[in-house]
Amino acid sequence: MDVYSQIISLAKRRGIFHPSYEIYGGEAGFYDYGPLGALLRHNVQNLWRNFYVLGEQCLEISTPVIAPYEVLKASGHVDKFLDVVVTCRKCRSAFKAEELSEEQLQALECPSCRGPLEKGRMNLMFETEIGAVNRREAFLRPETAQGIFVNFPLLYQYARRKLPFGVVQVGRGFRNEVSPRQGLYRLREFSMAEAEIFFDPEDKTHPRFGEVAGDQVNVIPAGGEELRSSVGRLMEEGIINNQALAYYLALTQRFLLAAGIDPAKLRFRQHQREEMAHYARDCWDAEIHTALGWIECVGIADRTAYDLTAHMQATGADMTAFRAYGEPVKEKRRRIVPDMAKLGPAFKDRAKDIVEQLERMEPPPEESALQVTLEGERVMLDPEFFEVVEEEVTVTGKNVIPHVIEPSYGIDRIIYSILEHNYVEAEKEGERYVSLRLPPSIAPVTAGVFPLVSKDGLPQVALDLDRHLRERGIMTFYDEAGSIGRRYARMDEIGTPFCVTVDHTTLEDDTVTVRFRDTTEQVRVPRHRLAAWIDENIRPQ
RNA sequence: GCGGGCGUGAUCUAGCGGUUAGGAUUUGAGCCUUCCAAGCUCACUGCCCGGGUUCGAAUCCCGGCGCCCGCACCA
Repeated sequence: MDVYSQIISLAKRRGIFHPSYEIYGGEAGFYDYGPLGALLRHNVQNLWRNFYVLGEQCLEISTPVIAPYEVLKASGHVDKFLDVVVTCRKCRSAFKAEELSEEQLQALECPSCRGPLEKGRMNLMFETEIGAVNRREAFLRPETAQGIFVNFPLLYQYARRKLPFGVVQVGRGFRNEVSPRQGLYRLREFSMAEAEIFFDPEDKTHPRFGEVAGDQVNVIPAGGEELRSSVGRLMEEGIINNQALAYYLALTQRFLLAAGIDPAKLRFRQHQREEMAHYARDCWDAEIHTALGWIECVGIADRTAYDLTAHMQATGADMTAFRAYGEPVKEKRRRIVPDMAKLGPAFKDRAKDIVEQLERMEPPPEESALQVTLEGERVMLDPEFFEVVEEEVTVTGKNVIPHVIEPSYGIDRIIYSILEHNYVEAEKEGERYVSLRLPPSIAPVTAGVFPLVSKDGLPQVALDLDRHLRERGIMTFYDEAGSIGRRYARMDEIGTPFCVTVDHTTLEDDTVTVRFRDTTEQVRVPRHRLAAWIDENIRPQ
């Protein structure tokens, strides 16, 4: 059996993940996480939070999965988040538009039977409705990002009106894929962790870039060959467009390596212009090599001001940030000042309309008549009704729509990759022996706790110890069934890094053995020190 | 969606028109057991769903659902 099948089989057998609704025949594109999988995913997401919320000081929020029509209309998803599907009316073959050549599309002729082709589009969003009586159209969100963008004004305020700042959300996204496949790779409901970092559009530098500049990464620039270099160098050579993108490339690599991804099987590929999502100007994917080939697990996109501008236009909400100049600047300004004493008597109730129009106009270079529109009629307004004044104002800064750098992580794909990269098969007395060499911090169970034999009072001591560890926040698994070797094997297969055994020596000197998953080595640790010892050994070295 | 392959206990599989669907692993109970899947006894769990052909279907045919491979795409 190939690695992929081994993992799928192991995942199902040991409660990591399996297809949803199986007793009803299954539903493609949906997967359940079992007891161990839920723990594993929790740990992976927590590790991610360690990077983004603790490390980067991003603000974590949580917004609804259901979004009203207008939100996703404004964001462009209603119109652009489509797959163009071409079907033949005669032989009923269906193609994605990208598969066909220009000529075939022009001719609208089926490549297999020459029948007439029909162009159709399919939106990838799940539709739903809000309300019982007045049903309003809505969608399940295709990304968590929009929930962050629509909250920008409040978040900007919360971040004390300073750029850059980041906001993250960990949650579910939904895409009604045409053809879900390959287990956790393409799901219709999936877990994502997204960060939206708001930068001044003219300053995409990162204050801590220096810390990562030396990190070596594998990259494939658009239209170029794969190469390995430091992110600092890639920046200097212009291969990566700005520091912010480069920084998050490096940070993403650090996160993935901490999660147990094999560095040799990780690369960053820049999107070609035509494969970019509708909202992105530049995008780098972190791709991980697995039995399924290179799979995209993280997208790091420069969304520019696209989303904030869209929501600002749709709602009129202020999505700008204030950029203070170093020194206040004195600016000369010319302004039209209406003369109300004359406008009022002359135009009566239409005077207000004229004033509003004048406010939006460019001041004329000299005293001359201005054209206004009154009830659909063009009227020339003599210079006597207004004055053009020149004034000096002090400008302390200006309002800009921030640019967004978005690292977006597909948690399920990453979890599959972690399992595959840490799956180790060995021979043990002619039998296949499986270990998952997960980093201790993400392993679903941290410590197995066993009595060496189930007599002589050892189980009671071990049970007490198990309880003690759990009270200290350590996920344990107590087991007294079968030989000690079998119990170690059970723990190795689910990636438990440490096994603690209570033996007869424990009764004499109050120490226990701790056995390491990857080396099977053992050390004796005083029982009262054990929780602290485990905490210290969980940390990545 | 298209083409090809495949659906048998939790997992891996035998069975290819004819008794009560067999094995291995796992799991549970018990015996045994002083550190790496030891042994023994017992036990639980299965032919993806629906229709058809047939005296008789896990097996042949049709449809659905699911999985895998290829074509292709946003995490």
